[in-house]
Formats: sequence, structure tokens, C-alpha cells
Amino acid sequence: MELSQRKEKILAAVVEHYIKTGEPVGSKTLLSALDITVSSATIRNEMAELVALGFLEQPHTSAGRIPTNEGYRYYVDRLMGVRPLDESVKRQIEAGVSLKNASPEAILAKASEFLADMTDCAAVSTTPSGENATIKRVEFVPVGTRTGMIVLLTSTGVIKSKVCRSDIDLNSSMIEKFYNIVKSSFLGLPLDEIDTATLQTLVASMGMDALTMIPFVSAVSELAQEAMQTMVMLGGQSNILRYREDYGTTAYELMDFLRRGEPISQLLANSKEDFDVKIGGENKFKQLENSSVIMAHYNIDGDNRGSIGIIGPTRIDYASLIPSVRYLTNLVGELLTQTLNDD
Amino acid sequence: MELSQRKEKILAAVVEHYIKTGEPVGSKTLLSALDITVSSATIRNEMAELVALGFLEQPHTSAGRIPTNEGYRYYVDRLMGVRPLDESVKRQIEAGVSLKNASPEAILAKASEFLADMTDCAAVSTTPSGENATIKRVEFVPVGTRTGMIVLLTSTGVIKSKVCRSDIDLNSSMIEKFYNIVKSSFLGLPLDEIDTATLQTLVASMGMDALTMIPFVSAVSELAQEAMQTMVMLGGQSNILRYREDYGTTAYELMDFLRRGEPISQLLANSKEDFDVKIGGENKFKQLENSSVIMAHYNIDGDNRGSIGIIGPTRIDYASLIPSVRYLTNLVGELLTQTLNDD
DNA sequence: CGTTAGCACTCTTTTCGCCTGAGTGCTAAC
DNA sequence: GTTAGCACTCAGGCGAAAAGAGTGCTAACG
Repeated sequence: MELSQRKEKILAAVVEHYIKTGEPVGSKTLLSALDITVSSATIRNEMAELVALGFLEQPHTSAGRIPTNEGYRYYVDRLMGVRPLDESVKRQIEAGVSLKNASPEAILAKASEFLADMTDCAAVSTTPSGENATIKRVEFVPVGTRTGMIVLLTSTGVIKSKVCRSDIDLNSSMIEKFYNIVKSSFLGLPLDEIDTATLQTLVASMGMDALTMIPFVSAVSELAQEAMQTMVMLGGQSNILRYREDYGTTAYELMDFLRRGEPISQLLANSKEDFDVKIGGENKFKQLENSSVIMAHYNIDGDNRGSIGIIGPTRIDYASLIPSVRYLTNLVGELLTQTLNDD
Repeated sequence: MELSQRKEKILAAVVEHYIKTGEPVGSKTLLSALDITVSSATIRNEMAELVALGFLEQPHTSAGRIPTNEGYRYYVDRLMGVRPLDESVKRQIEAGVSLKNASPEAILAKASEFLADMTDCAAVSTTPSGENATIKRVEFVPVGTRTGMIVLLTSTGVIKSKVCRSDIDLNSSMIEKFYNIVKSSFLGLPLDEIDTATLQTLVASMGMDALTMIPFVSAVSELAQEAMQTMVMLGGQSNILRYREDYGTTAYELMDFLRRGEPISQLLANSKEDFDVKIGGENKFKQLENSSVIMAHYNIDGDNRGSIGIIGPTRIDYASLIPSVRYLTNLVGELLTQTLNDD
């Protein structure tokens, strides 16, 4: 749907003013914000049409207008000025995510925290998906006479560890056997190919050693499962309280929703675009019906691996936050790729 | 200060009723809750004296009474019935923290979450302090031609890892040298003895190899620093919103305070008792002046290592939550000790 | 026909006063 | 020391009135 240029100007002004103040925008206010030489009555007529078209609405008869979700959508897609990021903001973001030699988890946790602080929104990030990851390395570190710690490193740089308890005292031949099994059966194996079926055939093939090796092998498998799960890192939950009135649901419900993690990761994974904005009910979780989500996906080695996003009220400042989220996400992707491949 | 038995009964009844309802308690209400055969006028007289003594206060002239911090203190110290924990609650707690073969971090994070859910409060826990911990094991895992991952395991079961970048291509003799240095200079060393001075003498003693070994050695040292820091695990922040009106400060300030971590860890570390309750202003953070903290310390191998606590409004249900926190904390201590020493 | 001034109208928000009810403190009697 | 009785205080609720913001409509204008 095409709008006349004047209507577009008015719509954009309403959206921007409402984002800034949170108050319904009236025709007089608009007049002074706009560099159009018409009267407030004309603007009123235009706004009445915009209401009829579904881009604006009135909270009550004698109030100004606020954008509908469609109004925001039109604004984001066609009207919003995508001014390039300020150099100083870029510096700030770069400083915010720079963590040399840290684990992917640490980098993403830091990114969430930083993004939350910068945007005054709640921020989330997901750890790299294990979909195409393989087992890069498995180490066994003895701890006690019957226990040891198994450390697993994946091709995506995720490191997971677990205590493993043997039924009999450890000895060097057992450990050697374990490393042989690792080398022949695990190294290079995609994480998602480790299911109970393959494990069973593996154990069956071990013959005599099966009994002693089971704790080790199953620990590796559990670690692989863990490494495959994407974790959701949450930051700045307290920022939800900043815009309390703007979220339709109670702040409590929203925080509880974020805490769950599972729906969030679904939400973030759902969009395959490089970058996405979900306005209000566009994401189909009713807890988010008055929230917008700005998210971007980061790549490791060119593969879409995970996401970073912020969650705010629908009257979030799209124009300045979208570039920030994108820039930060790209940066994190580069950082992760580099940490991983650097040699 | 000693109170007459009747005053104690009245104080206890006021505290308990106020904790339950959140409403100021009047003399008539008290009459029916108490099994004393006196009139409301007598109770009024007694309450007036309790106000004079500083144990109760009136929000305004024509309202009932609410406990002051001193009132809560007297109640917690002398009046509160310490009924033993229900067997079913014990089972529930045991189920809540049982995580076999998990890292200390994971166990404590789970404990925080669980405690928060159980008590409807915000919960915190600190990871084992590295004070008396030593380096138990250091492993080097090659990742690229010039990079590897260094994994450090402490005597308290904490595992930390870091990417380490060498200036020249890795070869087996370098790795061997590294392991020699580890064996001769790091294994068994208390974490807090690794400062820049000892590092410098170590590097100096390496002579020719110093240059190539510096990245490795400093990575180990950084990991030791990290392992020494206690982390603060936070759970159930959304529960703050449940008692929003009861916290004097805004919910936002409180959440922000919790998020910082540093002050929390100070708060928890400050009390050397086995177990402690801080009521209102007793903890000297002004963000917590209307909050109470119930905390207990867990031991690993008999040493006080870290803490678990909950933060709620001053009108928190001390009588039933204190035993729960203590029981859970002891359990976690046992679990951590066992995970560590089991062999 | 689009634009504009003017005006009555609507609806929210704030304010003010009034009333009610809970609970007290005090006094005088038991 | 305890109790009944009573006047007093104050927060909270209710409703009417006033204020304020902004609209929609009509009629006039170029």
C-alpha cells in the first residue's frame, strides 16, 4: 500500500514523536514538529484517513494518535532513515565486546550485558548452534583414584566438561583404551550423529572392555548433547522495568517469559533472514504482544550460527537501535570466527 | 532487653500476622489471634509500650502496628519457633539440588534457581572461594598451528579455560617444555601465590625459552586469577516484583543492585557465622534498607567456601525460610565435597 | 476541491470535599 | 492491673466539578 508523500511525512512524525515521548500525538504538536505549511485542521483530516487505513489509532475519542503495529511496520520498512552508525558509537560497541581469548559463552554473555546497557532494553543471545559442529578434541583428566574429568572441545570452540566416575580403580591402560576409542570413534564426528543407537553399536563392538568403558563413553555422549544445545544468555532484565507501562503484559510475566529461554531461542531461530524485526503480535507469543524484538544473526565461518537481539516495547527507537544491533552482531561473529580460526 | 511474657506473645503475634497479611495489625485482630483472656484495651496498652521500646511502630496515628527492624530482630533471635523441617520439604530440596557429576558452577546455579522458586524470593550463591585452593592440573589442547586451549583445574573442582596464542608455530618440544614448567612451578601452588613478582622470577629462570613460553605462562596466571574470583549466581530476579510495594526502594534499583554482583559477594562474605540473617538496615547497603537477607555458608572439606542466600522484604517468613536455606546450603556443601573427593 | 478557521463536543485527568471505618489514646470505674 | 466507653485522628474511597487536550464537523475561502 502506497501512501501520499504528505501522509508518509505525518506517519513518520507521529511514530517518531510517540517513540520519544510515549504520549499520544495531537495535530498541533505535529504542526510544530513538521516543516509543512498547512494548518492543524488539514493534519487532522490526514490523520483521520491514516486511522481508517489502519496505520494509526486513538486510545480514546479525545486523544492524539498513536501508531498501530502496521504503522510501525510501514515506518520501519519504508520511512525510517537508516543513518549510518556514528563513529563514536562504533568505537563504544567495539570496546564493549572486545574480550580476547575468551570462550564463546563469555563473549556472548558480555555482548548481552553490554547491549542491554547500551539500549536500555533486555538483551538476549544464543550460543553457537551445534548443528554442524564436530568433536574436535576429548581429554581425560584424572582427579581421584576412580574419578576423572572429561573435557570436550567442539569445532565451534565450545568447551564442556563433566566428572566421570569409573566402577574400578583407574589405570593407564584404561585411559589408553579410552583415548583409542575417542580417536577411532569420536574425533571429527558431527555432534548430532551421536545418538543412543550408534552408542550401542559402539559399546557392542568393544567386547570385553565394554563394561569398564561405559561410564567414559556415556559421559562423552552426554557432553556432546550439552554442547549441541544452544544456551540463551540473558542480560539487562532490570531494564524491563524502565518501560513497564508500555508492555501490555505485566513486567512479571515478561521477565518470567524471558527466564524460560526455550521460547526465546525458538523466536530467535525462527527467522532465517540475516536480520529481523518483529513488531508486536508479529511474533506469536502472547507475552510479547506489546513488545518488539530486534534481532540479528551472527555467522561463524560464514555459517549462520546464533543470534543476538533486544526486546523492548513496540515504541522502541528502531532507527537508532537497529544499526547498533546489526553492527554489534557482526562484530561478535567476526570475533568468534577469529578466536576459532586464528592460527 | 527482656520483655514480659505477655509482651513477647503480643510481639510474636504482630510479627507473624504482619508477615502473613502485610497489613498493620490492630488490637482487635490480635485479640482473636491470641489465646489470652484480656481485653483489647489491655493489648493496646501493651502495644503502646512496645512502640515506646522501639519494637513496633505505627504507619500513622490511626492504624495498627507493624514491627520495626528491632522487633523483627527480637522475634528472630528469641521468639521464632524453629520447627524442624517437614520431611516432604526435605525431599523436595534434595530433589531440587541433586545434579550428579556437574560442575560447581552448575550446581550452585541450579541451587539459586531452585531456592528462588521455592521461596518466591531472589536468591544468590557464590562459587567456592579460591582462597585456599591450589592448582591441581593444567592441560594444553592444541587447536590451530599457533593456538591452543589451556585448561586449568583447581583443587576446589573449578575448571577454567582460555585460548592461548603463540608467536611461533607450535611444536612438540615447546609443549613438552610447557608441561615441565607446569609440573615444576605450578602444580600444587596455591592460587593466591601467583602474582606478577613470582611470574617474573619464573620467566627469568627460563632463560632462552622465556620468549616462547610467555604466552603460555601468562595464560595460566590469568586463569588462576579467574579461578580465584568468586562468581555470584543470581536466581529468581523476577520474584522481586512479587513484593514490589514492600521494598522501600524501587524494584528497579533493587534489581540493579543485585545485578552488580560485587556488593552482594561482599555482603555474603562479610558474615563469618555459619549462618546469618540481616534485617533491613543491618546490612549497610541503602538499596537493601527495606530488605532482609537470609544466608548460610557451605563448607567444602570443612572449610567455609561460599554462601547461599535469599533476599526478600523485611516481612519475609523467617520461621519457615531460615531452616530451608540452612538445609539446602548444607546439602550443597555435602554435594560439592563429595563431587570433589569421591574416589 | 483541497484547505482553513471556528466551535461545540467528548473524554481523561486532576482536584476537592465529604464520608466512612478502622484503630487509637485517654479517662474513669472496677 | 484491667476494662468499658468515648472522643479523636487519619487514610482511603466516592463523586461531583473543573481543567485540559484534542477531536470532528461545518461553513467559508481561494
